[in-house]
Amino acid sequence: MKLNEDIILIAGPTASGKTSASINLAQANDAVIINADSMQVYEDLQIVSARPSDEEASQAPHYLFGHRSGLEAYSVAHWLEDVRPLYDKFLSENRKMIFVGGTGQYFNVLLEGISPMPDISPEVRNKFRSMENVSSEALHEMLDEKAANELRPSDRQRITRALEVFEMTGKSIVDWQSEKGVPLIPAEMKVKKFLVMPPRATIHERINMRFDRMVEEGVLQEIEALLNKRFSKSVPVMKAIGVPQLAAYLAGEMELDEAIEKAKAATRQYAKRQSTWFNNSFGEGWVIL
RNA sequence: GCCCGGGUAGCUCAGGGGUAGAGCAGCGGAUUGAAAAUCCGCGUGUCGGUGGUUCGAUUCCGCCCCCGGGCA
Repeated sequence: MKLNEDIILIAGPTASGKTSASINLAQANDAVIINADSMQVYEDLQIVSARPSDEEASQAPHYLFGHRSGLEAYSVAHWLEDVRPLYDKFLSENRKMIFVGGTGQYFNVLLEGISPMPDISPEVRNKFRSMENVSSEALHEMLDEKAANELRPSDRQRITRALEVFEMTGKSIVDWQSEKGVPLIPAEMKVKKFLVMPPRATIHERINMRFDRMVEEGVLQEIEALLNKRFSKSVPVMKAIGVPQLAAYLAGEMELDEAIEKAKAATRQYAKRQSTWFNNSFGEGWVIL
């Protein structure tokens, strides 16, 4: 399919067929493919994150796939920093770009931007993240009033973030967030937006089959290699779907069949959360495939 | 063939004369620097079938079917 737009977005839940769609479109439009998936950026996760294989990646130029070590905690802001120079470069070269992935938040920053916020020093960041023995309710008590009103006492991750922002800046995260960000892709830019959204039952089937294939393709060796790097278990790669389950098997805590079933279930649940995000925020202007 | 045990939600099972409940799975929602994370909400059911007792049966009784185990 030949497209007029310079920017093409392909979003959709996991196992919906985004990868092959992106390659087909890239070939037909002489475009480059840029990753918009939060886990496929990590070099340590090739098979388990369903990152395009080397064979697939050779069929069109791919960017931001497996370019980061799992040692560092990546984030949407880092991703935006990685995207910006590519975006400027290809735009000036008149090269079409295809952003493909399943992370709704990443598409949001492309189209709406993110509120500017200062970096958090490692000391401050570590201060709250290391409070593992403090209950999330107790952490919630430590919040500034505005943040406390916005966040549930059980939402530990957002509470921790709000605490570190306030500690670092003396200003509530709510105030920071009220300042709108600048979209990377300006509103006047012509953008083709595709939402790949097969029926749920089809996705479930594909998820189950794909995970079995991952096992055949050596995902266990990949996880073993990852475990040997001894990253902190709080780092994002260690929480990628499939990693905790297969790690439990490798540690002898679980049968392989059980680990596989749990990983498949976690993937299905993830696909449901993605679908919720896409169905409810990606309505206007998106073409559903 | 006979004797036990069991048939309750998609799965594993609890319950018990007033049309049922847990875990997991599933479904719905939120989402501003960890987002494949984190958080919130929702039982979705001919209680194997069929007669009977009863005001009322998923529960008690009879028969039948199915699944385990035992004796033959």
